[in-house]
Amino acid sequence: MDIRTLCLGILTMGDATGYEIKKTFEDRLDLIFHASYGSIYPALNKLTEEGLVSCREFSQEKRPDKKIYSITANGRYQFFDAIMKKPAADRFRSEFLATLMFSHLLPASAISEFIDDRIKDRLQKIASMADECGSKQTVREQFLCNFGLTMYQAEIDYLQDNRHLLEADALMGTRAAE
Amino acid sequence: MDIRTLCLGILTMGDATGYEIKKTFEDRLDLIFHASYGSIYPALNKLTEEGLVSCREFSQEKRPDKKIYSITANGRYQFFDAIMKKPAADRFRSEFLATLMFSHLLPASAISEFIDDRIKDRLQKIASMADECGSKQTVREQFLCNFGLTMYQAEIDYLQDNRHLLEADALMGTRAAE
DNA sequence: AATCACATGTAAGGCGTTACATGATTGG
DNA sequence: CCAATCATGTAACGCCTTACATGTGATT
Repeated sequence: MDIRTLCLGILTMGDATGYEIKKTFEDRLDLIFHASYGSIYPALNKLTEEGLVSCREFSQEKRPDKKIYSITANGRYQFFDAIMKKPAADRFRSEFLATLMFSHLLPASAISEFIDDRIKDRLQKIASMADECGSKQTVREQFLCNFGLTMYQAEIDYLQDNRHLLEADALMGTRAAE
Repeated sequence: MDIRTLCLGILTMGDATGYEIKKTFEDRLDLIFHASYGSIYPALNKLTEEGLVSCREFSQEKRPDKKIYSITANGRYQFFDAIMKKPAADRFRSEFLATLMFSHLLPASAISEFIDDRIKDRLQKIASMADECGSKQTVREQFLCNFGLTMYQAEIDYLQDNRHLLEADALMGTRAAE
């Protein structure tokens, strides 16, 4: 599933401009996908060529023409096909965890600081999401939002309960090196 | 942090060939990073050019020459610099969750099936990791392994506790469409 | 005075995968 | 007999980001 396909999916929820699609990625899909204009606009052009979306143009004064995209019957069909396939595995990459894997090279203070920062970051995300979750318009979005909250909280709990293992290990390393 | 840097990190744990580095990615970093030969071998060549690793060649009969890489002092210094920087945000992408976000287009049976499959997959991962976690050699690796276990379990719990919301919503959609 | 919201796009480049190319040895 | 392990590498391509290019109007 690429961004081209996701754009198609977003258009199943209603017509939109490229600009609005970008916002939808930010507001509704931020937890699971990201997309920049540099991938959205070319994707929409390609989808138009392929007849999966159609485009109406509205000329505006003092702004670029606004192009409102709609998904076509064929587009709906193709998107349905895409999501009926078994979803590919998640792609996950974490510099934070990678750093901890090499923490034998770090001073104990740095390890503690990274973990503190991580917990702060997660707490902050939880704080800003907690409000949003309630006001999501669809059950699906609420489900995803609460999924995110749950995972962030699980991470905080794990870090708080187990950080001492890493920190103790780092201090032993320090002593051994003396 | 790119794969080039990670190769450097792996070499801080001991000399290795490109082949062995690939295995290290699979055995020890699978949860947080992936790398193919197509990125590892060019990375090692580049690191060699830059003087961050050195390379001894051993000719073997009936096999390509084995190249054993070692990190240099300069390499260690550069890697230290890399991990002392504030880690960049995680990159996460989930087709599974994306599919659920568009589940208004799916029959309720498909939603249930996807969730069942996901839970099965997570259970399987937990099963195969549970043994491994205990036998990891460093505290850091154990920490990461248990982190993975915890997150997978949190996901299973969330899905089991909340799937009915999504499934009920899907059935309502079916009825509304009739 | 500055920043955000609106609105579209391109070009260059980064980063990485997949598939290809080659081939012996060992274990099930 | 087939798959896995050992061992290196390249070429083509995919996918996406960043930075650039342009500009108005409203809000702070």
